[in-house]
Amino acid sequence: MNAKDKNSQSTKKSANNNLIRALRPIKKRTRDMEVIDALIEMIEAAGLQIGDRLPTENELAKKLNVGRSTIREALKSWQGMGIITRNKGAGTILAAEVSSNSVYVPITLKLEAESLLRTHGVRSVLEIEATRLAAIHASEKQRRLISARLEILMYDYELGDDWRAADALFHGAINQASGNPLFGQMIKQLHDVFNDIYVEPLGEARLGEASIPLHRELAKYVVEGNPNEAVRVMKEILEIVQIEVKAILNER
Amino acid sequence: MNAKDKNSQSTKKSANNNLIRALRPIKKRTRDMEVIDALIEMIEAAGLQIGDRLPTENELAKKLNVGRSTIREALKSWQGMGIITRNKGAGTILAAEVSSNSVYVPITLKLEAESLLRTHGVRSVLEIEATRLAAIHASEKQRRLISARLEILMYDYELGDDWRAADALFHGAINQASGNPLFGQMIKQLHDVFNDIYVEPLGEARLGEASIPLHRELAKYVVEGNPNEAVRVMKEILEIVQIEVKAILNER
DNA sequence: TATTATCTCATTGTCTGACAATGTCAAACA
DNA sequence: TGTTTGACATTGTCAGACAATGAGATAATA
Repeated sequence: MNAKDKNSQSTKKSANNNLIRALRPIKKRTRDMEVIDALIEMIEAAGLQIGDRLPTENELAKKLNVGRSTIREALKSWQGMGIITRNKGAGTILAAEVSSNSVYVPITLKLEAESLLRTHGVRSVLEIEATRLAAIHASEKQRRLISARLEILMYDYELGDDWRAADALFHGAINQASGNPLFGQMIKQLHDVFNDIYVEPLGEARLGEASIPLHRELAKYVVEGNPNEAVRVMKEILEIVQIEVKAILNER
Repeated sequence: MNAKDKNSQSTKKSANNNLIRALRPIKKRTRDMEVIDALIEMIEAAGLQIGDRLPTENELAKKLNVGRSTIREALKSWQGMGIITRNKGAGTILAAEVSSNSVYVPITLKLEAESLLRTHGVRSVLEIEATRLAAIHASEKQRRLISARLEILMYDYELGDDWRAADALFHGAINQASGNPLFGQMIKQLHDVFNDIYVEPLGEARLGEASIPLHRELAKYVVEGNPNEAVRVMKEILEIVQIEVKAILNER
């Protein structure tokens, strides 16, 4: 539909189209957008960090000279985007970094078995690339962090403890070492969604347990800067998880 | 911090930990979550499509027996996630598909020059993989769609018209043919963000114009099911864009 | 008749004030 | 010292009012 419109339009009046193209959409400014802007300014000025508490609704309303409901609606939209969490009786706390030039990308997924494989498919691609980049770009400090996190992971694993938190931290270190924070962000979100979908029908589980021993090898190649081998091992790890997921889906 | 907590906890009382692990987080149910659920149910039952209008706030409030402000806050969080758009005087319209088992993943990006390269980096990985999958899995119908979209794109391009909409549709067809809708979704979002960041300081522009002729080759390989060559061409296309972006960033 | 200006009305946006529900923290207590 | 209790602060919900705006109907005009 869009393409057709564009076509007929441009073939008819190409000169006019050039004028049109120069126009930029006018931003609609409602009251609570200004509230949001003021909040961002305040958060930046006060240097609030993730986990810090925001002023109460009444304080904000009084200070900004708007009704509390307006404040509430502005905060609600932030809540919808996952930027803040609010607790009755407690307060509102910052849950994500904000800055005057942040953009929020909402993605919707269906919560169903198929999505497990799909999120895993996308996550795999990102994680493989992040691993490759990490093996190339990791700084000395980052290499040490990866090694340290590996030891914690193996420690938990060999003791039979719950190694998932350590696993997340280990991979987080690798993704961070990729030099592009977007990889880490998106992978984390996909990972969370993956777990949400998984936990819902099946309860918690330790997916990919069989792949943990491979992590030692993965860390080794990343740290010594061998991207090809690192990617090979990472692919193996991801494949193990994929096979387990498929097996579980087939059981049902 | 998390890891340490887990560690000390589990080394101390591993048996207890097993009990803990069996617990599932209790869902907090606030009023407006129930409103959301009711809305989803209503939308599914009524078969509302994207672009359709929702009932008015007053109707919803009366029907669900809650205050209008509660409805408004629930809708506001949906608005924050991009599921609906609202217009004073007009009404509320559905802007994205909803279903009872959707999950919404918000990702935040910083709107700055560096982000251009970062979003492009992530998008490249996804787009390359989507191309590879499309070359392998595309159905006959999807191949025809890709060919058709290519013709529209080349038509616009050779006439000197604005080919960007056609370009988006062409790549959309490829991403859809990958068989994993998540690729298309994420690529589209990243693409939008990329444009937002780009347009903000520089006004509109046709990035990657030099890569358009390559698209004919890309379509050919995808349609004839040659993943390796398709990926090679796709990489070339993406590299052209990347070089242009870098050149623009250096100018400033 | 066709086009433009105006008006009305429905709908969302904002404000105020009130009460409910709940987490936090300090004081009282064992 | 550790536990329980209760006051208080904070978010959640409700109701009612008016403002601002967009859309469609109606009237005026060429």
